[in-house]
Amino acid sequence: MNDVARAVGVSYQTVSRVLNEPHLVKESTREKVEQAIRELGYRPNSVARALKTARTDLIGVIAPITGHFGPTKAVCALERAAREAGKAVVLVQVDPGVPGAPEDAWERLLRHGVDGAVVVSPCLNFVRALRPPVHMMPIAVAGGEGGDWPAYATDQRGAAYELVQHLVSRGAKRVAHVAGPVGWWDARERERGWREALADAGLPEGALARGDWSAESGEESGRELLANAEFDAVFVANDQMALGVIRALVDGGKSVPADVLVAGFDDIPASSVTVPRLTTAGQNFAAVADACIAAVSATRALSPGLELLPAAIILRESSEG
Amino acid sequence: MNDVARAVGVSYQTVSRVLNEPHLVKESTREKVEQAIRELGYRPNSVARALKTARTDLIGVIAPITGHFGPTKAVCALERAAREAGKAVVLVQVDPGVPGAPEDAWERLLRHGVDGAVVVSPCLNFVRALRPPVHMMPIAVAGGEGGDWPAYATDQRGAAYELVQHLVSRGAKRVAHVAGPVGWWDARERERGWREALADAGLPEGALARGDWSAESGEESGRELLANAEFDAVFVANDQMALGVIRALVDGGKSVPADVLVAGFDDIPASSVTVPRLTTAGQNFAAVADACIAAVSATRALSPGLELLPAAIILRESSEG
DNA sequence: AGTTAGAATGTAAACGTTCACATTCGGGAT
DNA sequence: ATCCCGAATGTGAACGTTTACATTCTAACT
Repeated sequence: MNDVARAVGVSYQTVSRVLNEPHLVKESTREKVEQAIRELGYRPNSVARALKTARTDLIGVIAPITGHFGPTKAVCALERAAREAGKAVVLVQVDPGVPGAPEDAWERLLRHGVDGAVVVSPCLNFVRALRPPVHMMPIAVAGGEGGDWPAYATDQRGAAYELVQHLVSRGAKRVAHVAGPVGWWDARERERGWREALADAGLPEGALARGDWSAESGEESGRELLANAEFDAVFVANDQMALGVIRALVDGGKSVPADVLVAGFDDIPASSVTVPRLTTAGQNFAAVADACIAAVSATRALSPGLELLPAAIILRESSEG
Repeated sequence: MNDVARAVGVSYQTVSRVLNEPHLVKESTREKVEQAIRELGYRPNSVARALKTARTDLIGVIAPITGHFGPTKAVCALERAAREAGKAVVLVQVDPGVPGAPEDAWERLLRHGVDGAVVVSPCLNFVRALRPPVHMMPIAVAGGEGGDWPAYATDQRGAAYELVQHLVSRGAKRVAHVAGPVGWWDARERERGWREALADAGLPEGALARGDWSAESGEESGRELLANAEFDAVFVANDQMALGVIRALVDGGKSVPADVLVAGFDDIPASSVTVPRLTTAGQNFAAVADACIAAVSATRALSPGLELLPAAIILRESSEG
């Protein structure tokens, strides 16, 4: 910065002003300074700026290391939203199973001086486990309940409700469910939507199996249902498991959708071309991300509470019985 | 830091030493200082440290915003590798189609003072388009050719070769290919592997269709092949397109694998349960990420060149004709 | 006891900005 | 001509560390 100042013959402060408050500096001076900046290839050192202003324009993103569709998409969406807000994203993945890992994640973010953090929290107790140093920075939660912080998520219960309602409208009388693992917000909400839709439709409770989100666990759950239950439709908590269920049904001599209707959740890229094409729901990651970034960029802390954003229902062959 | 020093009755410098060169400070003093650090909840300010040392322990990751399986997995793997190396990752996604976006991405990373950068480069000219300020920091390339920088990638050509060889060993005489889009390194390598395997097996060139990695484009390509070519096997450049191809084949009255053998690439989570289960190859993202992080952490610049890491061949029903 | 090497600790300056305040410069009103 | 005000620019200090060097202490050697 001093080099630029010297080249033009002004003080370093004038250069600083050209960068931060251009309207305060005379036009002729400003142009000369800008010219010198270009010629000398000067780049403001944002580390030094951060030291003085205590703002880094960095936003921390803490995500579970699961590698599942939802969290991954959420991270990508958050990066885009942050970029559009002029911030950069520091990504820290956490294995919720490793003791101390959540604390370590916060530690890293705090040390790098992030201005705020977004927690991608598909696990129910993930936020709590993170035990963040209270109110040291603005925090928002994406895709789950937020405890003491503002949270934004897709209305998965509502989408599940609609999907089950759709299955029923296509003639299903006994709708089974393959749920996600206990302790996941997504799993619980989708399961609730299923229960509520059945109850509201005056249908009896359906059979329940539980997987771990993986395609293999879906296949396993499908076999389990076939062995133990009567059903003419299955609502599966995600697409990968849904494909596993379909596989089990086909192996069991059932045809989808002729004998059993199936609906999944997530709209993974493959689900539009599988045999059969999969009825599912797509989350609005972009809207969730925008809301989270806005929340952590806000000057004053936002009040806690969960705001739900609508999902997109996608009807395809697997439920067109 | 001063607070801690005052609490213990030493100078700030001693506190600094406890943190950076503990062996230089007497054990009794060190313990008292560490105690005070804990009690006061002191956290070293890495921004200030970065200002003085010109090292931020931040590594930039530039990835295309495509949302495809490969780049996404690569980013997750890079974060893990960086974390294990004591660094944090600043993620910047780039839309290669937007003019100026690559420059903007570099600009962001430079301003935040990252110590190095890894470019996830599945597009052939992505690295070149980035036009990085030459040698301003160590750079490595993940999943593609690196131009002037060290690059690490899965041996996709080799894996494709093996997959096609496998199809031939199962009796295929005419192996078609659905390739990825022009300009992608992955697409080119997989296509080359296919060509070379056919040539080495003494078989004629196969029919070629080209998709855009999406499942829908795979279905489209499958129909195209059915209409215009004779074949008894298809090697598809990724799993999503492979599922699309299978869909088209089934709709066209062909059975997989009875009439046509199919192999994909990527081992997406669903491919283990689809009907039929998909033969495919899995990339070694972890190894690529480790190599890249090691390269940008190295003190002296590594020589350019592409190092290939082996893929895992996964044989399943779709090729078991 | 005096000297000295080494260990342990302390002090001053610097990293590249921004903030708060001080100064200078023009020009219009008195 | 004098005064004063706003616009434009300059100066000093500070942000929280680390680096380089200076000092003090300890204990072992002559």
